[in-house]
Amino acid sequence: MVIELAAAIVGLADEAPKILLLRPAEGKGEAGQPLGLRLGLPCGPFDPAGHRTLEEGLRTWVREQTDLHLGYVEQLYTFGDRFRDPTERVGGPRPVSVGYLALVRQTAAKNAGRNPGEAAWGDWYRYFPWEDWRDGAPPMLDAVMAPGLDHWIQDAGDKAERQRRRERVNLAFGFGAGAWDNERVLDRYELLYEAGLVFEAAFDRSQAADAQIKSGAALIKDHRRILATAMGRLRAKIKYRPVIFEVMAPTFTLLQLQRAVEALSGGRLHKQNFRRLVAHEGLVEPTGQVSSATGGRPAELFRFRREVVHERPAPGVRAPVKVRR
Amino acid sequence: MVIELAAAIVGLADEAPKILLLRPAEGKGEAGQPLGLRLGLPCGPFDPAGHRTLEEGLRTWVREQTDLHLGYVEQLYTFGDRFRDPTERVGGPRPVSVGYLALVRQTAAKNAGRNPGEAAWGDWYRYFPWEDWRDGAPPMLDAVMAPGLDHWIQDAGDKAERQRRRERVNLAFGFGAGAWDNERVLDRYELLYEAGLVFEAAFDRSQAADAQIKSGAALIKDHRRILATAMGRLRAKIKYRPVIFEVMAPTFTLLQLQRAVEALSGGRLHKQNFRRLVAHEGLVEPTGQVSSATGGRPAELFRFRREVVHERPAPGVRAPVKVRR
DNA sequence: GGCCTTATACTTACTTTGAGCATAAATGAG
DNA sequence: CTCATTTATGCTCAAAGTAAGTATAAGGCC
Repeated sequence: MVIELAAAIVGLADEAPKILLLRPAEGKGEAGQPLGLRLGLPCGPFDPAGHRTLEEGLRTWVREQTDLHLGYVEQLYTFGDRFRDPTERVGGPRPVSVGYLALVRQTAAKNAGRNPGEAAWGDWYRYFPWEDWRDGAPPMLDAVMAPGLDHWIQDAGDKAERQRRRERVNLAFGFGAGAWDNERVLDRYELLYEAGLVFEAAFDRSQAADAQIKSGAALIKDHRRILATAMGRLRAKIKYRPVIFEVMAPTFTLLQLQRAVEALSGGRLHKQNFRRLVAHEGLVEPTGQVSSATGGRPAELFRFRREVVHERPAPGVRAPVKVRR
Repeated sequence: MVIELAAAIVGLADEAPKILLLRPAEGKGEAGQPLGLRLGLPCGPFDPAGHRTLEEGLRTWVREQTDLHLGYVEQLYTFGDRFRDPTERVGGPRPVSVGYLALVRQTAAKNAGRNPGEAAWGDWYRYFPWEDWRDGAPPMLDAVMAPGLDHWIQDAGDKAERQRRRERVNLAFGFGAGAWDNERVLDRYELLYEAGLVFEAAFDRSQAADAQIKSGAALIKDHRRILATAMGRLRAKIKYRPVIFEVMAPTFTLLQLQRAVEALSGGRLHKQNFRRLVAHEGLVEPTGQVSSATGGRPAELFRFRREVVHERPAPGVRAPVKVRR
């Protein structure tokens, strides 16, 4: 059995979260893959003889494919369900894939790659447009998702199943009494997948272009699912581990830090409270330098205070993410 | 390549957390396995042809081996490092194992099994005696762990490595300025493993019996590592998901609930604040019945309020776990 | 200088938390 | 029967933390 290792490598260019993608060499799969199904995460098979650990295997593949030496790496989940990959054939081989989240600092602002084998950064909200609430609720939610999901609910066989679907949808999307939870990225993606509202699940490829536009760009195999897992995990982890500093430059202004958290979390933070929080938690310390590239009053430059991990059990950016409907 | 699925099945008998273990049929491995290395978690290889999903594979194996139909199941981690299993041979096959956490309600208080193939419940603190702080700091920490770890720190080649080891130990065990973090179960186990302080890592088997007594009982393969992962995850999850109710009877008194959380978390809670918390979070609702088996004033019986998952984003028992040195 | 922008300090009302006191309702010993 | 003991449960109080502002500072640009 083949175990595939795949990495969701996340970085930040200004206020846009980026994800490293590459166009696998053509010819191996079907030639004329439909629109959008050409990009994927860096990945490769685990080699028990060559790789001392799973993580080392992943690092090796990423290095070979992208020239990137990863720093922060974290295992996410192991996917083994049948037919995750829409192109899987009945009786065909079944890949099991182990997904990883990696965080990197430098994000050359190259656009998604043109040439086969070339790695390039893509905006992760291109693949999950409904997850970006920084400017209020994405209109597509009410315009596209809600009706689509509603149709799927009504489509259920019996009443109990309808009820079950409705509950799941309400929980994941916060449609009923509940609120939008920015961590439930995977729940939402899986619902959209089941409801046939994402490209990967649209078996009728004539409708695919339509779904493509409406529900974000697709990725090959189950890579969008892995990306959803990575997003959810990262959004959760920001709150109780100082992972945000893995994507920040060594020194930064507090607004830059805030924008970084907002970009990954997909919501807005209260500025004054945010700075009180990071100062009070001891997450950062002033460097003494100032940056005058702010457009207004110059801002003090801060750096991450590493000692914080020894002082408190779960240091992170606890600031509540605000999403406005 | 073989993917092994293994389940840490956790239940509760009164105030003792229990883990389901079985004695694999003899004769397959070496016959005269050393003391303590005979019990292991329910497990079996993933079969891509027969199992629709990894989780289904796991459920099937558990059902076959223990007659247990699992309810709550959660994937933990996929382990693929070389030589996790102390009996692995150079050039031999390398198993990759996917660990799961399962929670069950009924815990027949059978002791760890006598007969091959028979499943039985064992106290999980038998395998991690240093993790139970309910009656204050376990004496073995200062008596055995601290000196052993110190020796390992001094054993490092150069100064930088010594420093690194010291930091890791202080972080995981809260020896320096830091405090004991009840979630870092895996960190601690891995340090003890690296330092040769657990049976599994003791290559010289003459010292093994000694290590056995000092540092808890061992399990076959890397099952103790999987158990450590399960403990850490469960202790974390109790705080933000209502998983505790997966191990509770349908109705319970608040003290029973508190004791359950304490048993799994390994520390004590403040009684009055605990009840205020669970009531205020809307986690439970009164049934109207009372239980007079308390030994004092009869206590009201409560049940889990399922609606809570729709009301708040992360409902769980947020009560701070107190550990006293 | 006046006006734009962003940075940063401080206020205020409100909520949550940690700790403990006080009372209620059972049991069992004498 | 009374009282000591045990567990349950209600309540207070101070300290800390939080959400949402107002106010002021310090740059650039016209």
